[in-house]
Amino acid sequence: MFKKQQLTKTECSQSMQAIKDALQVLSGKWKLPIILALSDGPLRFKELQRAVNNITPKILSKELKELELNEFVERTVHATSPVTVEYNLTPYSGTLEKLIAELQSWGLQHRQYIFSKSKMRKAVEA
Amino acid sequence: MFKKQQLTKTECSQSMQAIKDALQVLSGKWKLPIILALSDGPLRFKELQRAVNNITPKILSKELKELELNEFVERTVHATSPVTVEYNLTPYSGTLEKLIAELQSWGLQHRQYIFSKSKMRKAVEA
DNA sequence: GATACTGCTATCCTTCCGGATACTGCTACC
DNA sequence: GGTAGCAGTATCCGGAAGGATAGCAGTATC
Repeated sequence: MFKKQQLTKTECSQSMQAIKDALQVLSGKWKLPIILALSDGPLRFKELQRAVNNITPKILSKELKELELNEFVERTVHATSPVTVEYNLTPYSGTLEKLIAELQSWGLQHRQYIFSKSKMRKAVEA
Repeated sequence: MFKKQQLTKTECSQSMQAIKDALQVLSGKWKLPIILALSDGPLRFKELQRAVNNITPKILSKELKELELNEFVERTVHATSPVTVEYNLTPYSGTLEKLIAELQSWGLQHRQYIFSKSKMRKAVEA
């Protein structure tokens, strides 16, 4: 495993960095829920707050800034009065789809694997 | 995005859970490095500690327990004196390979994407 | 004029992750 | 007997993530 290509130290730490980058953009309690909420269409700040289980505005604001930096969401200000702000997913956020699907399918099979193992163990103990 | 199949609330939260499961087994500062270190062959506790950038024994012990629970590593005690303990990857840990590859390639392209964006911005400003 | 809505920011507080340091019981070597 | 190695455990600590609460400027509503 992980040995198919012999990597130099530099290459190895670079690919470690890439993995950590990827994990980081999805980690935390809120990023996925926010992305999911926006996947049904654009939402305004308060709408988003309500959509995502009443996340506090401070956290939501912070998360949105990070998602903006990573170019997953776009912030557009409408000059209505009072101003309304809309958040929506960028096309680039679509590149996450394959990754998320992979995480999802692995997570699912893992849960089943661990579950069946623990059932086996209980059967043996009984 | 994420809309191809209409999901019920239950299905949706189940797949969220799967994604979170997957993220969790790889998150944290040490799990990947430990797996990588073990991918070259089994190691004993102290060897592992030295291999992974002098992780403290407490953390190493904790991480190993988690990896054991997830069936990624196997702990074997040899009845030498004093006892020696060997850790090695299970075959099951191989199922991570595809996921890790996906994370790695996405992370790499993302870094390049963000980098090229920021270069563009600087060019415009100049 | 009071209240309520908007999109936030500020302040304080708790909880958790990881780290430093020290220590255990055991054996082997000098 | 003293020192060093092994596989950990125990104790204390700092920083970051996240949460609760309050507040701001601006506008619309009653």
